[in-house]
Amino acid sequence: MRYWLFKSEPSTWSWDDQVAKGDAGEEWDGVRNYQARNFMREMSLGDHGFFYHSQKDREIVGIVEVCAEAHQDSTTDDDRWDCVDIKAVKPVETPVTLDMVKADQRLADMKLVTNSRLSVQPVTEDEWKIVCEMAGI
DNA sequence: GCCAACGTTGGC
DNA sequence: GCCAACGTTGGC
Repeated sequence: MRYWLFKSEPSTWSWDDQVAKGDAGEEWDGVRNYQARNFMREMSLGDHGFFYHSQKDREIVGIVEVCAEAHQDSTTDDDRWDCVDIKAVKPVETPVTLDMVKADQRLADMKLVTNSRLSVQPVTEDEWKIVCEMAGI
């Protein structure tokens, strides 16, 4: 099992939107960045990820699960772009803000901190555990 | 709303 | 293949 982080602007696609899709899940489409796409290609069914709200909120708000491995992004005919499907697993007890992540030295290497523009990123097992603890999970 | 950082595009 | 120009993202 590997761990990831999915970033979204809540005004475009929020945690609530994701939860509304239930177990059917939803394509994580629209990614037009090779690094992010490559990470999605590495994902396996059942991998878990954090759902992060960028922009105004800047906090991790929920846990998601990969429910379909990488396939053609249905929003484009360009076969360079693949995406996975994810479904909401559960919300966090306490949102973990970007400030909280930055304040914890153990999380200093998270892509969220070092490469803020990357919209799909890998999370190490250690980082996963630490953030889950902070989130009250 | 601004701007820095980054990725992509296209001319040479 | 290099690099300048441009567009986009996201933190502040």
